[in-house]
Amino acid sequence: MRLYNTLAREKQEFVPVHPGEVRMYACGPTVYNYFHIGNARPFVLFDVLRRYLEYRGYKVTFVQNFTDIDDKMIRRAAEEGVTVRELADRFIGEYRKDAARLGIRPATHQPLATECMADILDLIGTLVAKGFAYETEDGVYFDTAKSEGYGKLSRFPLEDLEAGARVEICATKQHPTDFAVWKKKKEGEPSWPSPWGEGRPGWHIECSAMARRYLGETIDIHTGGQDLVFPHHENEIAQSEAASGKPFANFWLHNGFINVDNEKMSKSKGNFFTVRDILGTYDADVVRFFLLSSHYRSPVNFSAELLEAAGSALTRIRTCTSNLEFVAAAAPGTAGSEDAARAAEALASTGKDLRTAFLAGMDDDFNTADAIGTVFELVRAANTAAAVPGIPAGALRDALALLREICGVLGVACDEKAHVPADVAALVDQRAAARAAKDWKRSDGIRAEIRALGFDVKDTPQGQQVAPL
RNA sequence: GGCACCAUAGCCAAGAGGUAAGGCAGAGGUCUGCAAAACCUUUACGCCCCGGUUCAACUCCGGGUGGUGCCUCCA
Repeated sequence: MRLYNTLAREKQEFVPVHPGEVRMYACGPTVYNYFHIGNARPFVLFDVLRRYLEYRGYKVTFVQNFTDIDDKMIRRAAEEGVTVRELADRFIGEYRKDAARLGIRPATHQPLATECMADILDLIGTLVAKGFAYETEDGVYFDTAKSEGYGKLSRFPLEDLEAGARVEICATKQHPTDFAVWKKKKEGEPSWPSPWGEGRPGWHIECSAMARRYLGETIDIHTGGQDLVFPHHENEIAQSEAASGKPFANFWLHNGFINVDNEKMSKSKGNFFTVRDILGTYDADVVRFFLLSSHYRSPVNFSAELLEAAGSALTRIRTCTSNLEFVAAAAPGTAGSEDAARAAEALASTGKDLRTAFLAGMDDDFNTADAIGTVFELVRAANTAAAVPGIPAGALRDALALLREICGVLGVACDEKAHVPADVAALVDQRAAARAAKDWKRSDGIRAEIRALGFDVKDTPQGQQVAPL
């Protein structure tokens, strides 16, 4: 498998540190609000990467943190008149609800910053002891000048960062790019005891500490949005490598943004849509499918039209699975004709090719867009085969199994478990009788009744097929 | 100013030095009592523009143009 590594700015063959095992870390949400569709992209994307690695036989340990203490948390809690803890608990819960609906599997470990204080303090202690961090009146700062290769991920030269007028002037820092690993307590802020006095951790240090705690000093894959490359990931590298003297992460993967009218969606711009709101209108699987239908590093626009299109596309897949299921149920065990035998063979052969194509697509920087293309090719092949009279059930079931297998890796539900209520079933039976009597008027009338109950009925060579509207 | 990325049909979107996947929408057709679904055909002699390398480039190189992002909290 090849993955685009931001550190190298090219695709590289992925080789884990420990054979057969992958340790990956993803920066999780700061839990001060519902997350928006832009935040959802990496959650969904890297969930698929994890599923694919598992599908390929790796044992994956995946860590995603919750940032439950920082400036935004403090500010929002004050606005809402709740404690930071209460705010965090609430939105961790909300995160879990939305994530579950999007089919995002919980990470192996989901640590909270405030529950890893010992690890954080230990790491800061190491940095101070090794001379990589210094204490000032308002905190403990990482000394970027002492960090060899600082800027290697973002490729920002240190001098340019200094020259840029954007770096906040802070009298207590020795160097403009230095950053806080510990912030001393200000009035009214939550705090924890430390050798440098009461205070709270800086943002970057928590990820370094958690990754080290759960995954060790060198991890295989670290993921996040492109906007985290600098300064967040750059700083994580600096801290972790200063402390351990070893490479922090071998692969850095960064997803592109979701845009609205070609502009980055962000909380500060206010042009965002929360997942919670979107799920009020659209099926969660449609949202997930939409996110997977372009390559993870590309920017993608968000609009209702695009979600509609994704919905139609997903429906095509679902219609296929339910048709296969339906036709297979009535299909013979062995081919009913020469043509049927040939069709079965062709489908099996196409399926084999498409599985190979799926793997090739995913192996190439986990190209989900390409992989989805193979899904539709399989859909067409299966639909074609299903229309051949006498096609053996086994051939259809094999295609269905492959479809489910691929959709399973993508985490997209291709089966809609439609439960047909008794009243609808009774109407379907009545309609069958009307049709047998060629009473079309009555047949159409019953179909309208069934529609009114939220179900659609199709007439097929195998009889009536019922599905939710 | 520094550093990156992107530019493919009406829309979305893969892709590769050897002649453009797939989806949505549209058109025509087959099937059907009707409908739905499905299937078939059809929609880029061309992949922003100009040069160059090559037997061959949309795919590589150079230069433009346009757009986006990061450099500040941010997926």
